Amino acid sequence: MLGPHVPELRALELLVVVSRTGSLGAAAAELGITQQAASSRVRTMEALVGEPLVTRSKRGSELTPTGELVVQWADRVLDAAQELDAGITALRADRRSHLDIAASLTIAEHMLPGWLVGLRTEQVKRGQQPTEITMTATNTARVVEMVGAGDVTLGFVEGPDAPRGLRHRLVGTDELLVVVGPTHPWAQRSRRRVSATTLAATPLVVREVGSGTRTVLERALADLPMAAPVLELSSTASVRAAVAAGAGPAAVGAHAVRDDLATGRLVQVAVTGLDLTRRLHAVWKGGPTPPEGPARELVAWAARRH
Amino acid sequence: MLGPHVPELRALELLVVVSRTGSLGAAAAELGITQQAASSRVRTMEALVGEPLVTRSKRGSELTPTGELVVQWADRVLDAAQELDAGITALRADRRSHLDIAASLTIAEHMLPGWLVGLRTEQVKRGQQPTEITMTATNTARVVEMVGAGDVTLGFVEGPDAPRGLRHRLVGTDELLVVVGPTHPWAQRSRRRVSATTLAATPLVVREVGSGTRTVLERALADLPMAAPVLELSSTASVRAAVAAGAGPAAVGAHAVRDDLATGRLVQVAVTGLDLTRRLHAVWKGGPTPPEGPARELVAWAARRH
DNA sequence: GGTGCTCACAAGGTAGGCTTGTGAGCATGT
DNA sequence: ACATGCTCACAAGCCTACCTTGTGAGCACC
Repeated sequence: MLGPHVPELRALELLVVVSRTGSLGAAAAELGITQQAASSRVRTMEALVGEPLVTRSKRGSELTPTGELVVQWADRVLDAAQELDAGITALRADRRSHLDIAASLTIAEHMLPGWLVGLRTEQVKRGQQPTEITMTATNTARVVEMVGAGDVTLGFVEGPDAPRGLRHRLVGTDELLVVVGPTHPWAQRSRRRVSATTLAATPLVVREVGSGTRTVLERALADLPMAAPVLELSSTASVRAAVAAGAGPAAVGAHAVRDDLATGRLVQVAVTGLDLTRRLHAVWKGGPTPPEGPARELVAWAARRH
Repeated sequence: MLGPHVPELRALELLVVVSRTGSLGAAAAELGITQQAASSRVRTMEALVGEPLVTRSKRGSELTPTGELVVQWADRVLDAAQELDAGITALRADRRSHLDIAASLTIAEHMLPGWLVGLRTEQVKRGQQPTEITMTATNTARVVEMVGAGDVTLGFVEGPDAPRGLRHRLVGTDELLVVVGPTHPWAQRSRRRVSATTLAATPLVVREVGSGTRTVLERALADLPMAAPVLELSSTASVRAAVAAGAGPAAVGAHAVRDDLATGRLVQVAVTGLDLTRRLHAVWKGGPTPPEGPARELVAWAARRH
């Protein structure tokens, strides 16, 4: 739960823009509000944090060290918010938009927003008008159907089954990794390998019912007798923290724990007889490459990441 | 810049809690507002997104597929917001708090919030009262001074100079990597190595003046004639996108591009004759281990990540 | 000394978000 | 059959945060 001292997104954005422009007025203009509004808003932020964030002078405003600090933290929040924005924008794009895509849930959840932000950034950098993209998130079968029927120009699906009649290109992989804390018995070098049966019989740290990760895991272990979870948490961050602290093994999306694995905070355990990997493909109808224009650019952008 | 359809942090948090509890009323209670307020807030979020996010029934509310999607995206935003919260909380902690620490800017910016969240999560999980932590962010010399004088119990500084008279422990490394897009000449396997002089003479993609990354880079190249930047951007995400698109080389914090390097979206280039690595140490006065209690726990937590 | 930039203060309007009060639908248990 | 307790929705009213417009003052440059 969020504390009472965290400014809202718009306020954070304002602070970041002030940091970049070096002036309250300029930042206000950029965000389409008046200088007074910006001034007041920064003031209430300072009340929240309890320290001055900007030093005001008669020829501009500079951030205080505290302000710089907050901006750095806010940057990360806004990066994530930008992906959220891209996702929402794609969901609500007017039907006069220029590119219709459909994506499976996993891709829509974890990969697409980043790609959309990337594509948009690239287009803006080239001086182009950003493409309006309409996204439909549904299951893989339905995505293939929609692409086949021409309802959408482009689809993103989970493999490994190559959809018949459609062209495709690999754009990434999605993998659940089984991880444990460094102090867990499974983390011993000699036995970083367990069977699917053992995994299923072990009480795990899991996400709540209904989460994508949980669903994938349960589907993969569906045939085996499963132990009750040791801990059920509501965010990936909590799961990572609990596992690192030794609560038990968990299956987590690979992208979410790359850092933890690199730093040794978490240790990956191979599971024999269990495939938690899925290949992610872009699919389209017609020629050997996606239709020219934004569709092709988006696929190229996505593929570049594998 | 953020679009007009992005809900504020509190609204996102509400949606996530609704997702977890399965009820508007329960979520409202957890956040300390009335059921009616929660209902109204979710309603305005739905207006923002343009689609229903929850299906209301007389015995609970479930998320629609769209709602699930938004929750996944919101999770990431809230993860970052939680680190911001930890940082702000440490900045404004009352002086009756239990642990005083000081940290260099780099550490305060990039590492500490995560550690604080981790420590807090661990304490909550153990049923302990979370430690109130007061943080001072300043330069390395001053941190050492404050630890020596007993102003703070614990310090975090950038090496490699081992501070005299103080005990220390390695808690991580901070490194600027020079990266290029996969199509850049430097990305050729044969020549993923350039000299510091060459780097300095090459127009780079950089962060704005005053950013930490920019400062480190300029200090490291201070003795060499530097070319003007090819592009100056205000967020790490923009820099990554521009470099990936081929705009030119950039120096970026290692933690920020780990994913990109793993996926091949960016390629690392070694720079000879230039050290952009710094070792990060926890420092304290007295015994061979940090003072018992939260200080020791925090160091242990941080050290676990290297 | 004018011009243009900076920010701050003040007054007034709007609206979003909150609360309280009320009611209706559904499930369960007496 | 009916009460209880859960769910959510609607309505009225309040409050506060935020916005705008208008004004003024300090600093720099021409």
